[in-house]
Amino acid sequence: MKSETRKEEIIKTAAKLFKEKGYSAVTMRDIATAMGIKAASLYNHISSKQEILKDIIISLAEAFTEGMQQIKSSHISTIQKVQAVIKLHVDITAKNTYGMASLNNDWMHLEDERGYYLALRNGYEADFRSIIDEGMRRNEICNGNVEIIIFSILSTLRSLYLWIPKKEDVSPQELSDNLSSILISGINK
Amino acid sequence: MKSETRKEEIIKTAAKLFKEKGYSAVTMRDIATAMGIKAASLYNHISSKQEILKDIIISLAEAFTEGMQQIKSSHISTIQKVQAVIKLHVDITAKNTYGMASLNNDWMHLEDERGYYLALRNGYEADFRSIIDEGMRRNEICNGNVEIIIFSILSTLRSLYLWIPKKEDVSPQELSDNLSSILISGINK
DNA sequence: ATCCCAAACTAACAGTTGTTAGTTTGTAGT
DNA sequence: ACTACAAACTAACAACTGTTAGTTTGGGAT
Repeated sequence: MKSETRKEEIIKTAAKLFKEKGYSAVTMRDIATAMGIKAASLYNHISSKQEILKDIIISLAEAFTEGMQQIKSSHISTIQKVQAVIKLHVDITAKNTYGMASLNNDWMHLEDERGYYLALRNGYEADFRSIIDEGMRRNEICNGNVEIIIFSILSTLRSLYLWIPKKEDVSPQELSDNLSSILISGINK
Repeated sequence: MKSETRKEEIIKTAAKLFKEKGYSAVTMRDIATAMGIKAASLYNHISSKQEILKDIIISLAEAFTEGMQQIKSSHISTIQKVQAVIKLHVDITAKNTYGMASLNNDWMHLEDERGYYLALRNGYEADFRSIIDEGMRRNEICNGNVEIIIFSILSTLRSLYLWIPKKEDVSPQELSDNLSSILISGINK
């Protein structure tokens, strides 16, 4: 294959801008200027603005789905599975905080792949739910409102892309451990 | 005063569209069409697209700031203060899920008032932090990582605008109680 | 030296954007 | 019947949008 480097640079630059202003507010001229070239030159490497968004979002969504499959099929306790999900989010997000902004905020601007993205997302949430469900059945975790538990944990994990860049001194491992502690045990004495 | 009704209708309609696609992707023609009129007619009631965004965001940000002042000055335990903050978010969000989307996702598109918004937001976060700090000093809550605790709770509360519309059968009181339980005690057995 | 080709460029397009100016409409109060 | 006015309209604008076509550039392999 040829050098994909330039295309990856464009996607990386675009992701950075998408995080700051959102997909719709970023123009091809914005992306080009940030790279020190003209907008038309971008089309030597990518086919459309839409393709940039697709590349950012779908690769991340698939990474989450793969990670979840791994966790689902492993024979560990519910608490350990929840910890693994937390670590999955921390690790993926730490590697690509810019892209995670698009995944969270710009997926609705996907054209051809919106359905595919939503299928991945729904599958992921269903898998996470079945982990929590099973934990309650086996009496491994408290018997609270499943929907609210899932919402609470996933909300925190989905916001990591905003928090991690502000605290670069915290290692992923340390962050995962701290998060697990708070999400699992709360802030009670 | 004259009938502000029409202006409020525009803002409400706009907020709904802003939630679906974001401020930048919504055009004045989109808003007008949703109201069954032409784009130019909107300007009989509002002065600019920017003013719509400002009206949505600033009123909400000020409501949060006022609520926090109330909580700060009340003489209750740390746990009760955290519960009050949770209730504040649930109540404001339940009344205006559309506007909360703009508050969370479109504040960076504020022009003149971005600084004012950020000041309100930073003040709010500082106040919440001082509640948690004091709770730890007084040994009312666990001695974990303050930053991560704040991040975790606020992430969940800021995502409420996505969750509440999907579960309209849950009353604000019930939601507040359930959330308090999970955020304070975790999911442990 | 010549060729090749990735990667930049200029120029232009058709459509969309927020917004303004000026005009018409319908209704409520006199 | 007349007036006043809120609130809609049509028409147009200048700027900006994503994208295409065709051209130039400069360095590596032959």
